[in-house]
Amino acid sequence: MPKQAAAEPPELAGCCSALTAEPLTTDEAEVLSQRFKALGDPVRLRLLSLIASHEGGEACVCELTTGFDLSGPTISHHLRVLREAGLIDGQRRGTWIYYRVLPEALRTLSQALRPAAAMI
Amino acid sequence: MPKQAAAEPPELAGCCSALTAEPLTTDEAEVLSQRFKALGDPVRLRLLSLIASHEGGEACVCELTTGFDLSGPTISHHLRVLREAGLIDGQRRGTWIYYRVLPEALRTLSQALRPAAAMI
DNA sequence: GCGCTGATTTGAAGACTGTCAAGGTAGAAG
DNA sequence: CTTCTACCTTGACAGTCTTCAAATCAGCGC
Repeated sequence: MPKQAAAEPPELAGCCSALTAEPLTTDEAEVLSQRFKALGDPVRLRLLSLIASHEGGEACVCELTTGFDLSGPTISHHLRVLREAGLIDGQRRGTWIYYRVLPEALRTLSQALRPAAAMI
Repeated sequence: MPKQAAAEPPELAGCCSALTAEPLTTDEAEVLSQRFKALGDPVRLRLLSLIASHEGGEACVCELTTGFDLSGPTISHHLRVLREAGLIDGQRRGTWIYYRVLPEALRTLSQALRPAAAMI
């Protein structure tokens, strides 16, 4: 795993309630918006999608850099943002570092956006 | 409805597939990331939550500005970002402007983040 | 018409973000 | 130990975003 000083995945505040059911608290909004912000870049979304849909649920960085017209450091930067948002996790195996998505985090976001039953 | 030049809600590219099932195309990532970026700010998330959870499914701007330590123009700016992302819609009734969420847009995002069945 | 209230637009300042080149680390192989 | 590959970090720059004050627009009532 990369060295990387701080960057614990943030707590899942109020994990299961929908955004649409009742107003978010300031703290909940802070945590959720940090994750949505991480998804708010097309490169990061594609990276996440590539990792999630890759065979075995994980992908090596070398498999991610191809397919982007971006430098290695830039891909590395985006992976770090996804990691610090608690959306993915990296593991070193030999020379390569493999990333996988943390499904629980995706589920939390998906749930938060689920429209309230009364609204449909 | 506010004047506002361009800003049609963007097309729902590939509306129902999950991010985790197969890699996003560049275009899909562009559309989705624009919406996630709009959610990537705690103020906007709270605004969306306030509107969605408000009685009747809609809220007047005057009801939104209270509860934030922000100027009117700033709230207006965030509402515009949400509107241009296709997440909310505004309607003028007399002196007041009422905003409501577009549930379809939320559903699209929620679906995109739904973890693949095989992953759980 | 004039003024008042609610909401947006404009313009500007400061903070933040995406990107790359250059340099640094970690493990494997000679 | 030296070198090579894979990946990360640092430093810097251009572009974008958040915020506010000031000005503007839209409707209502006098």
